Amino acid sequence: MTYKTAAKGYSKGEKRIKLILAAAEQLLIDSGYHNFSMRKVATKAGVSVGNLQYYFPSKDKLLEALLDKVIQNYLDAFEKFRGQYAPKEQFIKIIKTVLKDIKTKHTTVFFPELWSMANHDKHISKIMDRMYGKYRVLVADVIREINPKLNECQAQRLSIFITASLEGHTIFIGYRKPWAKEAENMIDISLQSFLWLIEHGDIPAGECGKSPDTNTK
Amino acid sequence: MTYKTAAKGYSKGEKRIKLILAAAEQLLIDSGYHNFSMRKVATKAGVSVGNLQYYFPSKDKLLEALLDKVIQNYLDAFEKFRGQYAPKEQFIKIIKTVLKDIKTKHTTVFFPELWSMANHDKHISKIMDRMYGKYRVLVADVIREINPKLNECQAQRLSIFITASLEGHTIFIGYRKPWAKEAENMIDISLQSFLWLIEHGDIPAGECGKSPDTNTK
Amino acid sequence: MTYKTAAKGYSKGEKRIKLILAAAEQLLIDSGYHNFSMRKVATKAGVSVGNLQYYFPSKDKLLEALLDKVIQNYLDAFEKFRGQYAPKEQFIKIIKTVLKDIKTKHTTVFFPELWSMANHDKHISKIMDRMYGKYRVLVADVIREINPKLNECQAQRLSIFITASLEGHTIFIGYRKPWAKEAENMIDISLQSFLWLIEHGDIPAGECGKSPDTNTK
Amino acid sequence: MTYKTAAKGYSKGEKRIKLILAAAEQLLIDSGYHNFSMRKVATKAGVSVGNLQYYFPSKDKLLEALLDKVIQNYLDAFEKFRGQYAPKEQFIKIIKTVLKDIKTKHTTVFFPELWSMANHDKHISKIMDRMYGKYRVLVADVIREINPKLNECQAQRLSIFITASLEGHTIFIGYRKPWAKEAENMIDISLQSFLWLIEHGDIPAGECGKSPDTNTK
DNA sequence: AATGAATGAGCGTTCATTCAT
DNA sequence: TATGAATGAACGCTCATTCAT
Repeated sequence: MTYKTAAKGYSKGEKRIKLILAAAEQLLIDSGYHNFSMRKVATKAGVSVGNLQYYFPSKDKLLEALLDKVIQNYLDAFEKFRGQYAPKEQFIKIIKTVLKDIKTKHTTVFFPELWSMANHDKHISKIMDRMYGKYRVLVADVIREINPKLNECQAQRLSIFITASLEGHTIFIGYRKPWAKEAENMIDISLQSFLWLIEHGDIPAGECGKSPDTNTK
Repeated sequence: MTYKTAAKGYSKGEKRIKLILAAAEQLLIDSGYHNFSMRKVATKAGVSVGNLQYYFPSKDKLLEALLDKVIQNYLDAFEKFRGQYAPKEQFIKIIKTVLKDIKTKHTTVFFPELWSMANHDKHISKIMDRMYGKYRVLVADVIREINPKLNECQAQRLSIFITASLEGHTIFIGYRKPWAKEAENMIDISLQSFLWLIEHGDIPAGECGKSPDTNTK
Repeated sequence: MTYKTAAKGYSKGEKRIKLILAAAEQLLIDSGYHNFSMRKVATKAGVSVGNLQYYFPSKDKLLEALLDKVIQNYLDAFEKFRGQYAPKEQFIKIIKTVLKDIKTKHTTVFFPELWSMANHDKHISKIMDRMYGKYRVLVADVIREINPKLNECQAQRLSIFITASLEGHTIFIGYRKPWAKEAENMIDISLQSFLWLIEHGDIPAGECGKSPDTNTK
Repeated sequence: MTYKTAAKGYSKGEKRIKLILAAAEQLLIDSGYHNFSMRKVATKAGVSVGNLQYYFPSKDKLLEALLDKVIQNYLDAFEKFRGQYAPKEQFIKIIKTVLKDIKTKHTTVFFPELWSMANHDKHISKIMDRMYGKYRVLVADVIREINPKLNECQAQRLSIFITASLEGHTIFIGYRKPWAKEAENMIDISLQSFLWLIEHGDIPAGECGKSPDTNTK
């Protein structure tokens, strides 16, 4: 636990924490990390700076809690896909959901902030990678269900390619991005591409393994 | 020209401009826009703050000049691909080059900064879109040379998908990213995917057109 | 209330506000608005710049609070003249008091600062005009008591002439001004002039009305 | 000679000096001394800062030259009144001219700047007093021509009162001031007041003499 | 648990001035 | 003469953080 938590039940403290995190999230999305300050969060939350710092003793701690919360939301969304439908339908549903989510202001703005912060902060880099790890495993699982001939490493490689491709669309078809109108067509093309790869692609099968952690703060 | 240029006979000024831009670039890459300040640029360049502001009268102007310069380098690199080889080979060369470039520290860090800044600054958004526009047209041209049956809109759609997919890899196989070792495999998978789409994909053919400019500062 | 006020139970804050305003007033009188800076006020008050800006979040707000305070002092002084003596004696007392006040360093320096600031700042212009308005009405009231045959507009006109004449002496008989020694004689001449005008002058009687507000920032 | 002068005839240098002084005057009137900077003068004059500083090596020198020039214009205007008409008409003409001049933007703004600067700068105080000295002597001369029974000191005292009264009107009936519409009535009242004082006033006749110079920088 | 108060550092920017060319 | 180049100080302001209450 890296930041203050209140006793169980919806105590006053927990409400404040939620209030603060909501304000912080709004500010981050609206103005970017570059304009993210304790004062602005406090003002937006209608709380004094002193009180904000009682719950989140430093800016880093607040940011960390915020990212944890936001990322957890995405992870929860991933979980909902598990085992609901036939593998192929499930896969299609994931792709469609992700590409549609990308179009929301929240996602369009949040992820580039996350990516840039991760490049300069080891801790953020770690929680980001953890999130993408779970996401990737989910996709890899579905892939192997669609085509059980693929070994684990092949599925993982496909999963990396697929998730990377999807993330990349953020900057082209996201909220107020120049090709936002092409989102449906991108779903179409993506699905063709990904399903063909899964079913007929010649995926490298050699051993796989994550790189050692080499990031520095 | 949006920033001071040296008068002729005063080559000292031109040198300083280069010196400053190099320091600024270094700082942006090393520390992110969040830590990008006039003072730090001046210190890194070994120049007084006053002198820095003599050449770049505002932080915005400096940033603009820096992005112009960096982006121009990428545009110049794109140009070198034009018409050098047979279409398919050219395409392969582009994909390989881009995915290898992504692995450099410079590219891995610069683009996420650009993406996040573009979400909060209309002007940056514009120069970014202009850059990607030229990139996309280049790729679309090669695509139509590979498969002349595709109409302009189909080529454009494929180009959007391909460039988006490539950009997305930045955060997974880039410099010190967890899957950096998988870069070669991603080249392999990407090429299979993209070439199959170009040659056998069922690409939506309806009319296309860029979204109106809806970004706000 | 345009600037921070101390919450109850925190009288420390009120003391600081007074301390700061006193330092600010001193600085304005000693050095002029031209040399009036937040840093200098903070230093003079023995307070950190950050703390000064905690109470007065901008230079404008500080200046406004300062002018409000100083002007209020003059307004309070005006009020003390009301109805204390017979009209003519009251008038004589006002003229004498004003012309003597003009000789203090504070008044000699403050008003020219105010006049010049008012020419470049609409807000200052407004609070200055409001002050002179009350002053003028006070004088006009006494004038009509001395000579009830004068209508309201005639009294107002006399009041404008008289108050203007008095203010003008600031630059000639004020603190360290070349004719400071002539102050008593100026009181003598002023009284003769003003009383003759009130009692025997042929004052234009046509309708009167303040000009519309045409000042611009 | 306190600032660079060029060889006689309208050499390039003299033109530049005039150009610079005109720009400086405009800036002072439009923005006040508070916003008066070498850079802004240079920009307004279309001249480099370096060149501006060649002609006026410091801000003080420029300001001094500017005040000298502007004040000289007023002195020249005073001279034109001398001996043109019968004494009383001459006096009336002076009052009318001064009160009308007060209504121009230039005069309304310039003099309060001058008064406030004079309070903080001994040198400015001196040149201002010199100007008012000549003005006062002119008025005193006319007064004695109207009523030769007055001795020199009485005329001087009247002159102080009259000139002070006129100057005071700047802040009430000047350019964009609230009582600008009452200017004609103020001329009427002033003339009655002043002429009655000259012809029938009981003016203190004791010895007179300017105060010693006590101003400090 | 919550706020007011206070600090000190850093920010982008403007400026008067100096100097080489 | 005239400009470009460069400095260092000061400006108003925002900020993360600390502390007393």
